[in-house]
Amino acid sequence: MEKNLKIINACDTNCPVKKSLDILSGKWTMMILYQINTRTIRYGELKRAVVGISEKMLIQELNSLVERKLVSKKAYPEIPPRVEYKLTELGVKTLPIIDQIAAFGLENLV
Amino acid sequence: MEKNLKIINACDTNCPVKKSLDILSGKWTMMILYQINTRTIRYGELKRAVVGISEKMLIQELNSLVERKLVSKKAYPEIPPRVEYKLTELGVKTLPIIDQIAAFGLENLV
DNA sequence: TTAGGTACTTACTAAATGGTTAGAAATATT
DNA sequence: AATATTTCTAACCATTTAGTAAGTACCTAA
Repeated sequence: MEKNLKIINACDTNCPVKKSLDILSGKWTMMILYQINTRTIRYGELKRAVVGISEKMLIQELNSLVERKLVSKKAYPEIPPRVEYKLTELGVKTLPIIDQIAAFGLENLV
Repeated sequence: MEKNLKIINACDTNCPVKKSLDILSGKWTMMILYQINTRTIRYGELKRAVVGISEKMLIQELNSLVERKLVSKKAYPEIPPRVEYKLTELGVKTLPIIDQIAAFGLENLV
């Protein structure tokens, strides 16, 4: 028995919680995933749904989410422009997390 | 039908996701909850378990978690000091969230 | 010709967060 | 007498993140 066997699941670089948070942290990230959810949604709708977010932050988050493969983006070559976002297969897998977070808020935070 | 009936669960101040994140966001918060989990743990153990955290951040987070009623603290009047932390009833209710986050990391992030 | 709609971009500023270092307190051990 | 132990505090600085405000592009309708 080594003395450090006590720490079985220490949070180092391999910690699954840390890895998930690398992707999911950020003031707006989970709220955006929550709003996209199972639907296809346009940029403007999302902007109205995520009350208080600035255009800069919304675009920045969306680009980042697309880069991280949680969200996919489809732009139609129209004027005025039309861009649709939806969750990827990987993004859909975050929904159980979001559901738990929403449930916790509903049940415990007034 | 009003035109804004479309936005049924908009993320404004009453959004349960937003409310939960107010409490749970922060670089170290969920990792600390993950490490405390169902056990009673001393400050020093926690420091070793959450690899990379500074003493300042750990104490700051713990104080904040105690204030938010997610963690309870018991200090023994001994020298050298001994302080134990564990999750409150409310804190335990965050574990399903943490479990989902850990599962997501394990299954999807290398 | 002017205004409106949609999806962005850019430059700048402000605020929140995190890190480093040093130290304090009280006792036991060397 | 000096050192170690354990938990925690304070001052200061650096970095990261978020917010503000303005502008761009292109076409349509008034």
